[in-house]
Order: sequence, then structure tokens, then C-alpha cells
Amino acid sequence: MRLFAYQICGDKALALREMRLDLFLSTFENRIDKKGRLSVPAPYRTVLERSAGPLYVYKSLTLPCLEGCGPARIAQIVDAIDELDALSEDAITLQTILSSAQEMRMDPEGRMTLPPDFIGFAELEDQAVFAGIGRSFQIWHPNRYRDRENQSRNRAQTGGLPKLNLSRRSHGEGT
Amino acid sequence: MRLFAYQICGDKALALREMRLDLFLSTFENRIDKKGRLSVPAPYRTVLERSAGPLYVYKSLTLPCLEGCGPARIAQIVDAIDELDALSEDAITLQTILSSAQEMRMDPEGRMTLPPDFIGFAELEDQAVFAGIGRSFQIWHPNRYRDRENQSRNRAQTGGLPKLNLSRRSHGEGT
DNA sequence: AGCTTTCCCATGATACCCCATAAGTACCCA
DNA sequence: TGGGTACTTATGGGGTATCATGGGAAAGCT
Repeated sequence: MRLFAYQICGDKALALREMRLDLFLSTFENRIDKKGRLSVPAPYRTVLERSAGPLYVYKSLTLPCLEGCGPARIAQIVDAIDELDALSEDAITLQTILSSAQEMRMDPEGRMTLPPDFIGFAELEDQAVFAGIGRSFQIWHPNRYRDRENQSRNRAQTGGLPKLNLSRRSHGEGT
Repeated sequence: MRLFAYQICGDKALALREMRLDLFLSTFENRIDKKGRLSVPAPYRTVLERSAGPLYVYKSLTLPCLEGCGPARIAQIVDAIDELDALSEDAITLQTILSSAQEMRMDPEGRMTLPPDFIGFAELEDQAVFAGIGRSFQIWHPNRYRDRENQSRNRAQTGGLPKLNLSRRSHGEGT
């Protein structure tokens, strides 16, 4: 299990352990078995457990991949819809996310079963890459993910870096 | 049996959201049999059971589909009407929803029988798509639903995503 | 009676659970 | 420092409950 705090020793280690970020990080490649089952990486499971709710997976609106998140983000989308004109394009777009979202049940071993619908959408075969992107994560076909990663790195090297504005937020709240 | 769990932590009541959301999500395609019966998807039934009331179905005001919800949503509409000038056009529009609404009865297997009126309105044939959009869901002819989904995905690709203010985390830990 | 509505049972498919196993890792102890 | 042990994790398979669906029987309604 990965910790993002450096353990010193003694009782300080415990305190640092509590500071671990509830974020989806790193990538994992797992197998999709004949039944469509896919192990959720253990570090992701611990994040989900701490958010005290189920895992939701939906089809990305713009990319050929799936996205996974906890309840908070789903609730956010629902609330955003309620505050929009129900007929606006934005509302319909957000509704599309909800309509594709599934509450994924995990078996006692920590696997979820991907419906054929999801497998088709992300064009998955027998392996899947989990890519953590902070408060959510993506599920990709391995080749497609690697292509995309290379593209991003090339862009960063040739076209300059995107600006990171890290100064504004405090990091204690929520997660 | 899922409850909102509130944990008392010291003297400050920390609402540890048991983030299981009572929402209609995902899509299901079910068959309308010769008798006009249509199975309500099991996940929707559990949401409805928790709201401890019947299922209401009404005609969408703007789309060629039906909408379904629980009592809370109907109450919302009623309240919204009460806050309007009773003679305003908006009020009359909302009243149209109520007039078309029916309390649907479900058989022991969880099927409802759609009246011919509803079937005609949504131009349903022998298959129906349930599309969850949060606090309510829609019932579509499969082809019509797919068209709509494609349109909305195309729009999202070209026109960009609606902005969700993800830094304003009103729902907990953001996962 | 004729018709509609509601209930009850049967069935095939799927989803979920429990078990087992293998590989890797952390930990302990000499 | 090396080796061995216990644990976590990922994976596979099989049995059982749940679900969607169809058909038929019983119970109102006119």
C-alpha cells in the first residue's frame, strides 16, 4: 500500500498516515476475465472506502474511456442540473453523464463487473489500465492509454507547459 | 438498509455522509410485452421503495418521452406552482405536468402497465429505454434515445463540457 | 357473459457470492 | 543479512439468488 506521507518513526508515523490524501493516483493495469470482472486497484479501494459510498462509473463525454468516481461528484452533477435551465444544452450534457453512470457493486474480492456496454464504449479487451487523475480515475485500453500518454508528453515538451496555478487553494479542506 | 449515518465526533457533529445516493442512474432497455407490461429496472425499484411512495409517470413537457419519479419530485412541482401566480403561463405549464401524471401500480414482479395514452405519446413499440437523470428518469423509444445520446455526445466533443465547479466541494470529500 | 385487470408460477439468463490458488510483499527472527 | 512466514492482492471457477419475461388463472367491472 502506498503512502504519500513520509513515515518518520514512533507515534509520528500514525499522525502522518492520517494525512494521506484521498486521491486517485498512479496507474495500474489489471486483467478483465471471461466474466467481465476487473479488480479495482487496492489503493483506489481504500480511497473509495473512506468516501463511505459506492463506486460510480460512467462513459467519458469526450474520450474513449470510462471514468470512475465516488458519490460526491455524482451529487455535484445532480445539483448542477437542478440549478440550470432544465432544457439548456449544459443540462442535457450533464444528464448524459448520469444516464451512463452506474453504481458498480464490488464483489468481496474487490472486483467490479463491467457491462458489455462499457466494454464496448472504451473498446476494452482483456486488459484495462486504471489512471488516477485526482478525484476521479479513468479506465483505458492499455494501448490507447499509452498513445495518449506519449502525446501528452510530446505536447508538453514541444508546445510548452500548461500553467499550473497552485497558489490559490488551501489544502486542508475536504480531501 | 442504507441510512444517512451521522457520526458524533467530539462535540462537533460530523455528518459523515453515507453517500449512497437515492438517484436514478444508468440506462436499461426492457421489453413491453403483449399486455403492455414493462419491468421497472430493479435499481429504480429500490430507489422508489426507499422513498416509501408510489411511482408517478407523466408526459414530458418538451420531449417525446415519459418521465417517472417518486412522490418527492411531484411535491416539488406542486410547491413550485404554489409559489407562482396561479394564472401565469408558467403555472399553467407546470399544471400540465400534474394533469398528465399517473400513479403507476406495479405488479408483484415489478412491472407497470403503460396506458395506451402514454405509449402513443412516447411512440413506444415493444422496447423501452429507461434513462436515469438523477431525481427522475425518462422512458424513451430506443432509437429516439440513442439519437439523442449521440447528439449530446457530439455536442460535448465540439462545444466543450459544461463547467462544474469542482473546487466548491459542498458534498464532502470530492471523490 | 365478455372484458380487463391483477396475481401467481415457470424459465432462462445474468449477477453475485463463496471458495481456491498463485504471486508478490511486508515482516520477523535468528 | 538472509531466509522463512504471514499477509495482501490479483485472478479463476463453480454454485446460488435475483431479475426480466412469458403465460395462464383468478378476480373485479360493465
